[in-house]
Amino acid sequence: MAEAKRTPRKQPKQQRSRAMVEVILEAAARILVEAGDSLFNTNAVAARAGVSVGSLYQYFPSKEALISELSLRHADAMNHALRGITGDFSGAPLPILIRKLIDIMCAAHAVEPELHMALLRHAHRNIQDGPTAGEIDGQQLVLGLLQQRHGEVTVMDMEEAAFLVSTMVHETIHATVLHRPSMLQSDDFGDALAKMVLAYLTPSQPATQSPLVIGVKTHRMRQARTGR
Amino acid sequence: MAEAKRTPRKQPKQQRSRAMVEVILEAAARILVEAGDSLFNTNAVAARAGVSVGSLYQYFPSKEALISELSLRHADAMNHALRGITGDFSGAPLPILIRKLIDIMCAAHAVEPELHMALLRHAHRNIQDGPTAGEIDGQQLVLGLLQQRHGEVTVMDMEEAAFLVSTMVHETIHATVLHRPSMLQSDDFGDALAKMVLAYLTPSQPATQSPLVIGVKTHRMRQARTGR
DNA sequence: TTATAATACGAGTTAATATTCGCATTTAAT
DNA sequence: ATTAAATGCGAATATTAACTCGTATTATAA
Repeated sequence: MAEAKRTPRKQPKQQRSRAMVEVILEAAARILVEAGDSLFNTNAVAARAGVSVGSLYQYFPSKEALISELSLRHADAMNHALRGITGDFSGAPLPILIRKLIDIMCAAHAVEPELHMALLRHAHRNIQDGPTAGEIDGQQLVLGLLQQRHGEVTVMDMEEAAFLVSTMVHETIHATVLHRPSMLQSDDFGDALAKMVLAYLTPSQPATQSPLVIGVKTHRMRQARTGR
Repeated sequence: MAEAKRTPRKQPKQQRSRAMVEVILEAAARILVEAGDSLFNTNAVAARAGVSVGSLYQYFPSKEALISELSLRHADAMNHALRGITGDFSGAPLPILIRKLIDIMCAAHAVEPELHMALLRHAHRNIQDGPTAGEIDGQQLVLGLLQQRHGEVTVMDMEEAAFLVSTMVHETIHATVLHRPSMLQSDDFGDALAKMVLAYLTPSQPATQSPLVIGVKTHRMRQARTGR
């Protein structure tokens, strides 16, 4: 463990080096999934990528940088999907929208759960430096949503509510990925989460004034299999 | 990082060594809190405890063992408190009991949050070997509770429900300790959790179990784009 | 073509730190 | 008092792996 860790590193300019960066990230992910944290080190990643350690250090200042980049890409993909949904379902009733968002999150976490677990472990290691950009982004998304629907949600502090809802859903999904991966597939799981979120956000007694949605009899939406 | 790690170590027989074990654990906790993970190593712990590394290794086979022991004691204390409450409130209405249990958990996590954070980080590192004894114990407790109150809870799989509730509450509290420690104190936080748990466990519409299940008006949903 | 910048290499250096082991000291039993 | 077991010590050792640097190769520009 020498010193240094100069954060700014060279940016790949030529096609050759850009490709190498991809190969390196791919190798890093594969090692995390197949070999586990203990075998995850820069030398191993370089070897697995069929590249020299020196080359790796041209573009990644430390091994943490590899994890960061992988996490960033993951979070970006997911937030992008969520924003897509909020757009597509902007006119839908709140319960439907929430259920759909949760569905997307479950699906996103069901893909490559092993990699997800590994990234999670490393993320937790660096918790001291606050929530990640991805997490903040996710909470912002929820906050915007609550503000849009302020007529339907009965909550004092929206910012706090955004944190709570987003944290609750995300962390519960994470723990489930880790300990009960199979549950993630079941609709019951998403239903349960949605029920809880709704109960928190909306009045306990839906007030009989609204003749629509009372007991949504398991309106099963066939979820498009989002496998890779 | 030599080899070995023979898990079984000597048990302290004499008073002297039992005291030393305590001093070592205390030092370990203090280092985790004050110095952080990076300074947490067996040599530092021994030094801080005013003890030799060799002595430390007499009773702890590895540095992980220190963390494990600290975590175990923490979990035990908490589960003990929870069991106490379930006893004291065995006659109380479910909502009251749940609210009280959540209160206890929040309070337990509000004590020494720094240490809690550190233990959490290390726990997440070792997730690969399943849930801890303490977590399992907590879920058992919830399961027992659900079975006792089976008349009040409307849930299909009780074992699954115990996992979900216990995980949801615990993980949400954990994340809140890490990112919004102050929220942990507010009643609103506990209220929110309790509301969610109750919504999941009990019928949505307490009174009107009327057969009027109005189909949600068919809602057009566009295909979700999931890949990136 | 040739100059020069970019890229790639990987053995070697260096730091950290987990763990051991032979010896010294204390306690408890007879 | 004698002895054996338990306890304690910490310098020395071993291992791991992060990171560098001098050199070689390849791409681009002139």
